[in-house]
Amino acid sequence: MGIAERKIRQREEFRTSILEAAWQQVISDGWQSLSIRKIADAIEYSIPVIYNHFENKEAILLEFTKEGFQKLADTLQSVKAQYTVPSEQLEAMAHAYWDFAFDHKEYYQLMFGLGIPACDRVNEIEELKCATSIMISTIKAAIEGSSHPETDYFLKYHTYLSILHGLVSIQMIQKEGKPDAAKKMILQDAISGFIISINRK
Amino acid sequence: MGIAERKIRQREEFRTSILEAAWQQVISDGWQSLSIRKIADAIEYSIPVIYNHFENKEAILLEFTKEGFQKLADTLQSVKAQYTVPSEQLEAMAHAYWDFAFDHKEYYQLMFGLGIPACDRVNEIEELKCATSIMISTIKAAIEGSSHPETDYFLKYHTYLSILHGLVSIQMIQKEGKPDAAKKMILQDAISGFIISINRK
DNA sequence: ATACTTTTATTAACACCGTTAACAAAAGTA
DNA sequence: TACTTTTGTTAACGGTGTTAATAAAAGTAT
Repeated sequence: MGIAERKIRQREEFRTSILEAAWQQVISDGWQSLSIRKIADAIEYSIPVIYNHFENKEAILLEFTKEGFQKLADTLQSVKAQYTVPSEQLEAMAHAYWDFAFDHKEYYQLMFGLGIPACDRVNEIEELKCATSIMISTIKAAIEGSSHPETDYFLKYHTYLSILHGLVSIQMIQKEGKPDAAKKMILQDAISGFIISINRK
Repeated sequence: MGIAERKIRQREEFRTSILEAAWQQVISDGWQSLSIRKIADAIEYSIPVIYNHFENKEAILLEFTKEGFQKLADTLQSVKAQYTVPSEQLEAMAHAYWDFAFDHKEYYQLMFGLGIPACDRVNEIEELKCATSIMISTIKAAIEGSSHPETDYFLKYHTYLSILHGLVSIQMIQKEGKPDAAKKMILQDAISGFIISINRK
């Protein structure tokens, strides 16, 4: 009897219809405004049915997070396959990573826990400029004292800040509390490379 | 008459008592669970009084964000002052940045919009390992083909990913939509530096 | 076809949340 | 003392995630 199979199939269809409605929501209004109630409304069912398919709201978001990592992995894999020299692969993968992040912004934000509502106006914060100027002035000085004083200091500032922020936030996502001293070697490695890239081109 | 002065002073005290109660909340349960109602409960006043001092909840969080950037700026400034050579300053500031982030995790998360509740279990995601292994294998290959095959590939992987994530998330915080081609030069710069650091030590 | 069981869906509620209008009380001013 | 302004409260609106109790539908056995 195909009843059991049909039931499983229908369950699966229902599940994906929930995810589709949810994703529609995420795309149009961002993951912040995703709500179980709106999903229920979109699929024209009552609220509790959603809990027959997902333990809670977090489980739905987690589903997209997984999807995101899978998509990223696929992208990286296919880009990598187009080159043979490892350093070329790394470069191409870096660009692919960048493109993925901005072409699938919603995925990326979910994957890396980005985007507190309160902080979308971070650019307007005066205190930010204060911290920025300290870093920029130092980098400027470093460049002027190097063998390539024509280097774009603003570019180097962004690189510097990005390395720092990347190191910190990746570490913060992965671990609770302050990471051990060994982890700080990553910082040392990245910063050394950065400083070398300024001093000798 | 000192009445006006006292009123201003009392207003200011009230304001800081709100912020203190809020911060207590943030420290003990994270900024996600900060609520106007709990603040009101903590200061033993009714809910609407808070709106006499802050436009909304976001304004309270923004206050801490500003505080965070100010603290970071102060830290960087004082660390910078301890050195004279720019490259040494940059290195010391990098370590200070790292320490600040983990010593004031709540501030840092607010400042850079980190921490979606759904994504604290990102490590358990199987799909993540898939993407990870692709990057690691490439870096491994690059290292093996370099003049320093003994280099720690795991360290280099973290550096690689951190640079990428840092670039992306900083860019995402600052701008809407996909950044222009000029911004991608930052990526090119950082990745070139990274690859050079692998090829010749 | 009827009686029973299991699955599925619904209603209604609980306990929260941010925000605000209407109103009462206190404080300051004339 | 009478009036005005400031300050605080109650109660509500509309929203959230989640769940217990219950009704309806679907499948299974006799």
